[in-house]
Amino acid sequence: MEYNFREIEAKWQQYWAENQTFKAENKSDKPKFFVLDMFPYPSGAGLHVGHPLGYIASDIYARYKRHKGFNVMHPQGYDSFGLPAEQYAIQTGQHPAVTTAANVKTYRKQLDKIGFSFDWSREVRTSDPNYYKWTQWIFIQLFNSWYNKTSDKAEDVSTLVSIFEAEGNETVKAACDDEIEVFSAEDWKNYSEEEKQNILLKYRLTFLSETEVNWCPGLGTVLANDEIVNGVSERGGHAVVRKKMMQWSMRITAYAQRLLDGLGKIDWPQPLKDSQTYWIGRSEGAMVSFNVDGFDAKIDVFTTRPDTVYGVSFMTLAPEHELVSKITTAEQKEAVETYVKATSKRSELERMADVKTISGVFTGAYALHPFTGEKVQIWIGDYVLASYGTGAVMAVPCGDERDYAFANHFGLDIPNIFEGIDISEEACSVKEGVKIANSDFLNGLTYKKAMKTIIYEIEKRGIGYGKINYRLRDAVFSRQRYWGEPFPVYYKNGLPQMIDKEYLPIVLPEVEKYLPTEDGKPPLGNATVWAWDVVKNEVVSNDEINNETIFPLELNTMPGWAGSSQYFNRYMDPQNNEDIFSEEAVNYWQDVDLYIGGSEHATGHLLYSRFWQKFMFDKGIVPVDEYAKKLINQGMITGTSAFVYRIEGENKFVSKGLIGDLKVQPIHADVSFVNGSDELDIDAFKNWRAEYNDAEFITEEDGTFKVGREVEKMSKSKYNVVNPDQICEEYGADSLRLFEMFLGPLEQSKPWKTSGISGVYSFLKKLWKLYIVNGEFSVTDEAPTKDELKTLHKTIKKVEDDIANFSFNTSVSTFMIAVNELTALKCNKRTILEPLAVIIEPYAPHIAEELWNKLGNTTSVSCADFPIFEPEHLVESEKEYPVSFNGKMRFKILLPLDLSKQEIEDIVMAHEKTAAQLQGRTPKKVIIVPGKIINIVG
RNA sequence: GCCUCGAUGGCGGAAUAGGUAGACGCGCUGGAUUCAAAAUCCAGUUCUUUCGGGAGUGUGGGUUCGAUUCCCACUCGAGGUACCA
Repeated sequence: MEYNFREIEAKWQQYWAENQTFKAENKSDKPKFFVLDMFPYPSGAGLHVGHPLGYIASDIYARYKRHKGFNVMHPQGYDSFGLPAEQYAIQTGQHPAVTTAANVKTYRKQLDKIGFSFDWSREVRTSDPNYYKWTQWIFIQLFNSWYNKTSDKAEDVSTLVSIFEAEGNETVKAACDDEIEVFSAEDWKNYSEEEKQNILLKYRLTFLSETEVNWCPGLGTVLANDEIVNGVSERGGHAVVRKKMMQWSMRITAYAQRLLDGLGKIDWPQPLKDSQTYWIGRSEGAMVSFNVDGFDAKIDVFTTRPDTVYGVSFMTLAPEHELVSKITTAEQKEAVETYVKATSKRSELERMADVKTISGVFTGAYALHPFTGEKVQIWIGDYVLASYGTGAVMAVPCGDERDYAFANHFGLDIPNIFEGIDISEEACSVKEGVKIANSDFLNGLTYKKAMKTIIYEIEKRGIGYGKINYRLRDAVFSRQRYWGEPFPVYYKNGLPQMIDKEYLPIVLPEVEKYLPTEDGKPPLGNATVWAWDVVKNEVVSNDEINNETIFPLELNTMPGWAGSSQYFNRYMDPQNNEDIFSEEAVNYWQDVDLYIGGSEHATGHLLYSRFWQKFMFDKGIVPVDEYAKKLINQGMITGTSAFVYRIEGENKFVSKGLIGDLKVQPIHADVSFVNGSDELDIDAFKNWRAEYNDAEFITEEDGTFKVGREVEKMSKSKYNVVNPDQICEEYGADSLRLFEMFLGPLEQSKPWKTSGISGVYSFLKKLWKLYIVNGEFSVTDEAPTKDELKTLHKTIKKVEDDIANFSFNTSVSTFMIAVNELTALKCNKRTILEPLAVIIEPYAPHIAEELWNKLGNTTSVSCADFPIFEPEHLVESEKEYPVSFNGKMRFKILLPLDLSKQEIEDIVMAHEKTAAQLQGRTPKKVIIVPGKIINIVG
């Protein structure tokens, strides 16, 4: 009876599907456990062996938790809106929904072959109207909310309106647009409805605002930063300019502090937390106002070092700063305008790449130092960014490297305000251990004291206030794309109106072309049926727009991260059509217990989803404000590319070992042509491409042809992609699962080399053989021996420890050791082999089901209890002590474990090998750690 | 530049409270079985050696009876980030 994985795996995959073995109920006496994977984008290329790595790990964990008595939810779905499908549509005219559906089908087939314990009844697809209905709904919730800094949470806009009606906006502390005019309750009452709506828009958590985008006139579209290479579009190399557009934004900045604080209570990888912390970029400092000499104007600056204010010798504004044109003197006008113009032409990327060049222009105007009253020059320089802080800095050249370089370059003053510090070569930017000098009342103070004192003074004199600033920007939420969620928004007199929940979803309209319109409108501008009828409450033809009852709908769509920001909660109750999920479901499942996915989402998906969760928490929709207790980043699996070497100028290939001094050109060969010994299947290579049909091959003496190997990213173009389907076909899903784990630690990146899989494959065959006697499946009911029990319990303990530490690679080794030992012991006993099948099940579920079934069980092994570890089986009476001399192990000695230190020392010192090692010397010291080691020093 | 992670045989990796470095697997070498091959099984496989031993976890220091493990400095590699006032 052979181990026939093809038959076994097909049989159990069918069984699981038919019996819905992994369907999780929303009610259970068991404790809940929610295991989540980052759902995939279904690309046309299908899965390669790198993709399932995290899914296998989470599946092992989910299956283990089921054995431990948990009600486990392990769902899967598709992040099915996205650019590739849209680009394919532009090129071929195929509707993205059609290609996406086909890709999803391929993915599902591939995933099914690997034997995951997914609860497919909970599948979600972000591009499914029944799903994005709720993405639209959350958008509306955000629109109807404002952030009250006093209660420190999001509240309904109605509470804001009540305040406006009672006392105007002066007392309101809100996260809102800058520069909102102060109005009284009386003013509010007198405002027109339109004026009121315009004001409210400045407070809403999602709002319209003018934002700068990378506009590419050549392509008629907006580009993401990573679509721009060297200042031109990646596709086609067209010019890109900065352009302001009215777009939806999300007020994530309102949550900056809470997003930061929340990191303290979740068990996520430190590097990931660090990058979110850095991204949020909290800095403490002060806002200080500088009056402009001779103008009724002031420059506000944010500074983290208000304690160095006496070191200010000039100011620098961003070239885009609104005051620039106002304060520039006639003499400087031309120079300033030229500089401003030159800057606007440089893309942000160019400005960033060019760190070395120092440039700037004097405006001719002066600011008045708020403490000394001295006149300081006002410059503009492109090292100051309009988008951070106030777009202006107070320059303290002695304390800031960039200010120092700028001052040096333009010959500006560099006053020293640090006690006993030499600043003739470089600025001094350290805070600790430096005392302030030449600064009036700050003299002699250290950083901390000076900060306190100066902020107190600044506030007392009314020239500013202490402030915490964040690097985090509000997130632009509009995309000029077709294949994304449409907004549930129409425009009345240019003001956005939300569509009522009962009429959702607003379904993506059909268009002729997926490109932007000729007049530069987003692709939805091509739709002819895209207007909202407020009487019929449905989408109607654009021809009917009368701006009285029928209005134009929003033409932008939502970004990729919209659909992924709440999908984990929707899994709890995915078919609910009345609510995003029932209260009952969310109160049962609460949050994600384990989330596995790639670290590339650190500051995108993983930050935005935390933001939405906090918002939903504020609104009482979800019970917890952090949705994932524990998160693990899986590492990348890289490919091991194969190279053949062609002699330059000839159609002749030379085996790697014979290259010598020959001038050769390395060429990627498909890794499927190469065996485990790095030998090329020459015929397969010849047949690969016509140009190689007649190629000559110089082989090694034994007739083999060796290739070179190199680790690179797995990619089609490098011909190193390995398809999991092929592996499942050749070795089976259980081998694939074991091998992916066996490669190395989950969180590290590691290279894939298919040849290694034979190790886990023969392990499975050996495991199978344990249950076979004389070619037939059979186990005995004999009592187990001490050694057999020891192997079993050692394995139980190690595997449980490994799973707790997400160290799945070492579990596989442990299984191998167990099977090797049981084979050597010729163990064929049910009491050992039955629990063994359960322990292996999370890793190799198909073979485990088959063995369990053949042992006479009628239910799935996935429901079986995990064997209980009994430590008494591991108790030892003897220990083979390593005897070290000066820390180096020299020989071993077998001793009973109950000996005292003195007894051990006496035996060891009397040993002949000890005498040989010491060669007559007297040991200075003998260290004995009972049960561990003996070390003789001397 | 900054932040983070990493570096152990020919290769992937193990050593989970500072205590036998190289578990387990691949590959390789030799042998058994076979007409032969596949498959399977057995033995060996860090380097070096005068076969006693000696050296050895990126480099250089330190702490310790003892360091892959802790501390300091550095080199190289991977990922992220970008003039953040």
